[in-house]
Amino acid sequence: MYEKYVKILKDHSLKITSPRLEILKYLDEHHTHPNVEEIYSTLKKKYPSLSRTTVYNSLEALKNNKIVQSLTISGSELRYDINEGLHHHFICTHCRSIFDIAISCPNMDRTILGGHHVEEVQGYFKGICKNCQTKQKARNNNG
Amino acid sequence: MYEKYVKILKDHSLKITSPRLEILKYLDEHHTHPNVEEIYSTLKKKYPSLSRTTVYNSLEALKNNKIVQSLTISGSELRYDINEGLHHHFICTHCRSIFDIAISCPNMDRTILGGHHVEEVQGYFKGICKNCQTKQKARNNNG
DNA sequence: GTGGCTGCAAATCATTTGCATATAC
DNA sequence: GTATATGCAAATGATTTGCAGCCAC
Repeated sequence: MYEKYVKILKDHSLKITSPRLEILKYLDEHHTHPNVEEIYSTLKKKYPSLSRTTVYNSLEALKNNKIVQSLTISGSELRYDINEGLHHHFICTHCRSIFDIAISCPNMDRTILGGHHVEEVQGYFKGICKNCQTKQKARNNNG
Repeated sequence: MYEKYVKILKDHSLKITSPRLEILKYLDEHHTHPNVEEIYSTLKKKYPSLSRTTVYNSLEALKNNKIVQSLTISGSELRYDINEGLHHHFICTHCRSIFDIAISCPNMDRTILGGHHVEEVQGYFKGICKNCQTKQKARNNNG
């Protein structure tokens, strides 16, 4: 059950600890771009001794090893995502949900831009998501 | 001297106040993507009664009117930029400077992506800037 | 056995809120 | 005159820090 996550940690020479396994599993199973609070409060139920500090520390270690990435798209807090190939993100300014955006942009893939050496790229899109648009239309039709 | 900024505020039906004029002028004259603290501490010298809250409030008003945009690229705090045509941003993970990136990406200009309605796009690039690379090389040659 | 990790409490930093006063229109 | 903006102090929220004890290797 945890072999997959043990392997990922081993491959990066990270020590195998329960918090790291649980957090990695959580991010692998929930592609909802959770923040620290969501990860912490969910895992705390299964694993009552878990501390918020450890969630921060573990995410930091995973991030330094490029296993996860952090997103600043929400503005107020960091959100986390398993690092599975380059994709961009859309945030709904109404419901705050974050969606993966699978478009590519050749101009953005360059490793040199204006003389600067690029190591990471993040495309952030903001607007109203599909779901909220549908709800809005339904409300308008009923009102 | 301030006519330009008075006009911008008037055009958006915003009240003409000293903090707003000063902040707008500052952002227009300093394309350094400053954070609230930089704007506040600089303007406080000329204008000692200025409060941090007013800087926050004024930036919020300017942002709601699309006169400025806020960037989350630095992670820990918001940075501000006069809204002059779509461009992207590069942050140096070494010196934390932010640079404008003038590339365009046709795929990113769509107003509909995955069914979502896009109102704003921001491309963030991270890496080592030109200046820091030069310094690094100089250090290596001397060491 | 030991260095790194965990978990607690306290500290810090950016931002927001409540409210009284001041000012643009 | 009135609605809105300013500015202060206190509150909040996310994250970081210091440190003691624990555990993976």
